[in-house]
Amino acid sequence: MDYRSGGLAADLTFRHLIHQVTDPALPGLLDEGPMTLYTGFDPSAPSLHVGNLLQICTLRRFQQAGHAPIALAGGATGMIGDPGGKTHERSLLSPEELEANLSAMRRQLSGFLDLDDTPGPGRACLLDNAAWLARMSVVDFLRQVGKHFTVNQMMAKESVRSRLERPDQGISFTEFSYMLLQAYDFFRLSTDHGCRLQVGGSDQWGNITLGVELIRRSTRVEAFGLTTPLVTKPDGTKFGKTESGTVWLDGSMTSPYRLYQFLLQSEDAVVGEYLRYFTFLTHEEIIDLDGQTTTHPEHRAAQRALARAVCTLVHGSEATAAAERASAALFGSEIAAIDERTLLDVFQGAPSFPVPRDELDGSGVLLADMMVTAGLARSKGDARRTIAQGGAYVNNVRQRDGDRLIGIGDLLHGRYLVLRRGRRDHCLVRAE
RNA sequence: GGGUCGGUGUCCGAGUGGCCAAAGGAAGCAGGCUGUAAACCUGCCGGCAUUGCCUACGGAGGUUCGAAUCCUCCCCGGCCCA
Repeated sequence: MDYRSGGLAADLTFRHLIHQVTDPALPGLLDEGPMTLYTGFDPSAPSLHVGNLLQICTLRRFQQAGHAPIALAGGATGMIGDPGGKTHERSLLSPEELEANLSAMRRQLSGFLDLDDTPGPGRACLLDNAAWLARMSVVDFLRQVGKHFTVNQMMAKESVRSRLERPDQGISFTEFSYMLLQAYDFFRLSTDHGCRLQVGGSDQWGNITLGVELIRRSTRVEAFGLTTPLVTKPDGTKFGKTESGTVWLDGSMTSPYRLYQFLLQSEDAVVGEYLRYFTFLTHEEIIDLDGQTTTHPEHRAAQRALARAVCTLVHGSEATAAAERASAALFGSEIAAIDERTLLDVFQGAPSFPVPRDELDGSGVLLADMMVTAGLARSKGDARRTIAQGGAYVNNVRQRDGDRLIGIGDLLHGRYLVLRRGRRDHCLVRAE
């Protein structure tokens, strides 16, 4: 593999994936032999999302380099909440929900990693920290973990301090303890599976170093930590959140088309980073795409490559090809000119919804109402506003009449209607 | 348990009896310019309806012609004391 010819350390460096390391010698060790490492994932949602993609890809890089990555589901800690996060209170998941989320996570991760039951060189596995945390007694916890740390050092952690500095909010003891639970996870993985490295986002630094400390103090084993940069958009906001919500990896929650569009719309300023983080393209390919962004930004070659690569990784090449066809059609030629077969194909992955045919008979349906049902407007007032401002299109023709009625005559091929809001939100209406 | 400060629209944050659907900022949405980019400019930004109505300022009551604003009780949070 060409991009690994320089070794994993060189690849990680090229991809700007190393933000902080607990020991400058760590990158060198990575090229010396298989190492067991882990990254934690929160199982509180029914699917992983693009925000998890960086860690997932990173684990995959380790596995491809012959290391033994462990994906650790926080079945126990997920119910507590990292104080660094914004969510103040997490709802406790029922065992059934947790079970469902875990199996979804296993399914999704298996698309990126070759999952096995136990970690080993070149083999990945998924574990759940509930396996040891759920059964642990408070006394054991305090003896084995608590006594190794002072409250002083815990309070100095950024995640805690930021909460303490807010005059309007405190931090519960439960949340405060989160870092100790995570440290214990690392400790257990170290003793049970020989795990020597924890990888995480830069916001995990404090938690990771605590785990390294715990392992060193209680077993004298040297463990390491490595953080990846926080993926942000140039304006500093979180990656993976859009106005319409989280971008999930589950195709039924976020369609391949949406994922493709989400990536395609990446800004010039960050697309190079995203290519490094989220794709397995070679260094040469990435450098070439960087160049194209500089010389011909309007072609968006890098964005296209990014969208194709990630979408393929997540949903496969067939779904990606469909998403590309849909994108080309919706943002290209005249909708009315598209034949029925293509139209249906285009909306295979894009949003669509049915409408009873008889509703369109007679006077028809108010466009504003239809936009609301299609999910293109939050309320009728919002729809009216959008129409008034020139942001509503029927079959790619701008509509300015707030009282516009949609009838049989507007249907394409006697059956379809393409609604559009703004520049890029489409929806297919099917009369049935 | 006591004292004290606070809980406002997606978020931050003004507002202390009528002129408040509530200043300002951010986010978001639409339009213009572009390249399905950024920046910038303009408009919008609780809901429903053509003047208007409804729902909203932690919750429940109350005072008043009229309350986000005053009173009572309750819930939640910060800080200090026990």
